[in-house]
Order: sequence, then structure tokens, then C-alpha cells
Amino acid sequence: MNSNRSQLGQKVARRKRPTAAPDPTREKLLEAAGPIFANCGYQATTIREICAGAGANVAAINYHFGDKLGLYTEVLQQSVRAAQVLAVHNAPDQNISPEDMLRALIRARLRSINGKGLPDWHSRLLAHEFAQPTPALRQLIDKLTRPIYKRLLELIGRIIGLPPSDDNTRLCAISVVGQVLAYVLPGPLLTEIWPELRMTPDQVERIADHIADFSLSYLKDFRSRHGTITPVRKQRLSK
Amino acid sequence: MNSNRSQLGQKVARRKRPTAAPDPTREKLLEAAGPIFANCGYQATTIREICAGAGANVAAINYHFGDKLGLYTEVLQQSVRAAQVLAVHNAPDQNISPEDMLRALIRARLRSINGKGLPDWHSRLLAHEFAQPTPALRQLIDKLTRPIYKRLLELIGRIIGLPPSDDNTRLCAISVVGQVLAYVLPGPLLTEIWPELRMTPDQVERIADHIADFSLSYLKDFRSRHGTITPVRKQRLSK
DNA sequence: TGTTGATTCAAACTTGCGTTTGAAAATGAA
DNA sequence: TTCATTTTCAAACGCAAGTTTGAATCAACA
Repeated sequence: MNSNRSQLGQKVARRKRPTAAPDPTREKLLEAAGPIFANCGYQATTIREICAGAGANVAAINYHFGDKLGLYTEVLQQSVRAAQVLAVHNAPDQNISPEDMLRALIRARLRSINGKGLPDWHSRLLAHEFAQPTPALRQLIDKLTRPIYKRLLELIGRIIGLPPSDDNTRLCAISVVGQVLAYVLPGPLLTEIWPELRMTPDQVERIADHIADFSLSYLKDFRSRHGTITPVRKQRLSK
Repeated sequence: MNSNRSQLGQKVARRKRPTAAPDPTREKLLEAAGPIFANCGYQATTIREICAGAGANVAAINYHFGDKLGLYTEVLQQSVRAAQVLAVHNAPDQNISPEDMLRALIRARLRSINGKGLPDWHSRLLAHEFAQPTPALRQLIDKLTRPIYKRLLELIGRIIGLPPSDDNTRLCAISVVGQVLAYVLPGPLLTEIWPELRMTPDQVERIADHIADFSLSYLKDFRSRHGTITPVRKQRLSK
């Protein structure tokens, strides 16, 4: 309904700059928007605050991104893309045991979320998306969350000897994911409960190892506990 | 700076009703506000929507609660209180092993959050508070979260044979809490990832048992794995 | 019944938001 | 330089939100 003219203006303008300095104020806006969106959420963030941080005029957002949601979507896309390349970079070697691969996956996830790879506001952006989804959430799940979760299901399925779709596999996967999320989602809660905790890179490694140990203790014994012939299912969780 | 008159009006008005029918429109506003605040968060909720749901005038909020934040605080307090009585009601017997007590605690927590005890919007209210804390968050943590966490630390400390303040105890506690939170905080994520999951009371029990089994596998073996004399600490997480 | 105070209501007020505007400034090619 | 295009800017617009107002309504009691 709107923003036709400015969108066009932006597209044409982009071709001028090859790779060196791609539109300074546009970049400045993105840089300033990231942390603010992450701290306040989409709704509570005002474009005036972003523009003040970027040293730009309020109209600049409309000119470069069409509207507020356009800017936000771009910020989220950028965040997702950064997390993706980090995930690929941290992808473990395929020639190791499923157990070690799970450990590597946990470490990569925790690192990409709270390590030195990404600025720490990326995870806060996620927390807001979960609490109050914007139209941009779907692509986040499709591009980032679902592939990782799928891989996690296969991995755990191989460890406990059940198909990825089995309820037990899913319960275990959520148990692993939950432990990781505990260090991400409830930010203010964690600092209230464990004020001395500092998330330095070394300590992120330590936490990742704990989560792996904690989880593998159950997973490694699953086969012998439940037998390999007919896996026990007390009742189906999916109907 | 404002709302002096209405606050007084409310206070005086309150004395008329002993216990029987405590101000119908006030109750109606609280009832209508709960789910709406939980769905949209504090910021995005409009008092006009609440009043429409309660069949009241917009000025009623100012009259009965002073302002929007006053209403929200009351809703949160009510939610915390309800969760508290539920926690007490579900408090396990003291004459059982720490392991069984942990299982009971997990079950109680999951039940109070997603079982039949509380309407399901209470947990969504929490998610919003974590993502974007309001001034009312502190009392929520102090009255509800911290006592439960303290009890969890003592319990786990007894199981693994370490003091509650030990880093290992804390890591384990967060591992347990994280698994529970995974079913609470990332609402839209969970339904995307496991669409068939339905949180009926029976299945909540099943999930609680899984979390207990999953966690106790590691906790019960902790002593023998690490030895009881000098517990291994690869490095301190708190400084 | 008349009076007093509590409670409701429609309407207006105030503020801050995202957005738009139209002109000015900057840029680059002819 | 001249001209066309892109980019910036201050200002204003329209709207929706929380809040306030003052009169109308209701309830209880003398």
C-alpha cells in the first residue's frame, strides 16, 4: 500500500556501490537497530531512538527500508544469516561417534548463541520473537531452528536406537534443547538467580560440556534400560 | 503525579463489600485482562480491548486501578498468588528420598505451569516478563522463583553430595529448570517443532516423568563418578 | 423522600508513535 | 556548468494509545 517509491529508490541506489562502502547511513541504521530491537522488542522500539543512535533522520528508515517492519525483518535476516555461517563453521566432522557429535552440536549452539561469535544481543532478539512473534518469525524457524532440530533428532535417535519421530526421541531432544535455552531465554531471571555467572568463552565451553555430560548419561544407557526389541512407550504423546 | 483521586475513591469504595461480591466490574476487568496481557504482553495490550472484553468503560481502569500498570501489577500478583497456593498444595511429603522429592517437584512445577491447576495463560505471562521485564518482575522472582530454585539447589546438592552453592550443583539445577522451561517459554517454537503435541494432564505427567528420569540418570551417578572426597571442579564459573 | 457518596459513562484531551511530504542538499554524468 | 537523480532533512500529518473530565446514574441511609 505504501513505500513503492522509496523501495525503488533504494534498489537503484544500491547498484552504484560495488562492495567497498555499501551505503553508510543504511549500514548505520542496521547497526543501531540490532541492539535496540533486541533490548526492547519490536513493539516497544521507536524508530526515533534508532535514528538518534544512527545519527540519521527519521525519514531515512522509510527511505531505505520502506517501514519499521522492513527494517526489523532485515535485522532479523542478518542475524539469522550470521548464525547460519557460524553454525556451518562450527559443524563437526562426520567421522566421529554420535555421542561426540552431539557434544559438538551442543557446544556449537551454545557458542553461536552466547560465545564470541555473535554479539550477545542476537539471543535477546530470539527471546522476544518467542514471546511475541512477528511476521518474520516463520523464516527464522524454517531457516535456522528446524534444520538444527531435525539434525538433533536424528543424532539422538541413533544414540538411543529409536527413529527420529519416536516420542522418546523427541522428549530427549527437547530435554537437550531446554538446557541450552535456559542460558538464553530467561536473561533477567538467570542473572537474578546466579549473579556471579559470567559468560566468558571458557565458561561457555564448560557449560556446554556439562550439558553434554548431563544428557549423555541418560542417552547412553537408554538402549540397555529399555531393551532394543520393543521400545517401551507408556503412552503416545502425539495423537 | 496522577491518579490520587481515583485511588482514594477505590480504597474507600472497597470497604463496603465484606467478602461476598467484591466489586463485579473490578473482578471482570481482572478476568478479562489476564489472558489479553498474556497473549500480547504489557506494551501491546490496549486498555480499550480489556474494557471491551469486560464490558466496562475505559475510565473504569483508571478508577479501580489508578492506571494501566496498576491493573497489570494486580494481574501479575494474582497469578503469582495462585501459583503459590498451588505449589503449597502440591508440596511433596518430607519423608521420601531426595530423588523422589525431585521428581515430585518437577511434576508440581510442570503441572502448575501447564496442567489443570492454572489456566494456560499464566505461563505466557511469565514468558513476556522474561523477554521484557516490567517493574513488577522483581516481586515475581522474589516471591515465586527464588524460593523454588533455592529448594531445588538443596535437593540436588543432597543427591550429588555437594553444597547448594557449588558450581556443579548450580549447573545441574539449571539443567533441570531448563527442561521444564522448554515446555513453557518458547510457545510458538514448540508447536512448530512438535505440532502433534497436546498438553493434556496425562501427558504433562508423562513429560514430568521423562524429565525426572533424564535428570536423575546423571545425578544419581554423580557421586560415584566424581568421588566423594574432593569434588572435581575443572574451573570455577563464578568469580 | 432527599441527600450523600460511590460508580459509570461518553466524550474530549494529551502524548507519542509511524509515516508522509516537499523542498533542500549532494552526487555524478554529459 | 547544467541537468537529472539520489539522498537528506525539518516539519507536519493522522492515528491510536493512556488518561482525564464532568455530568449522569446508582445505592444506601436518615
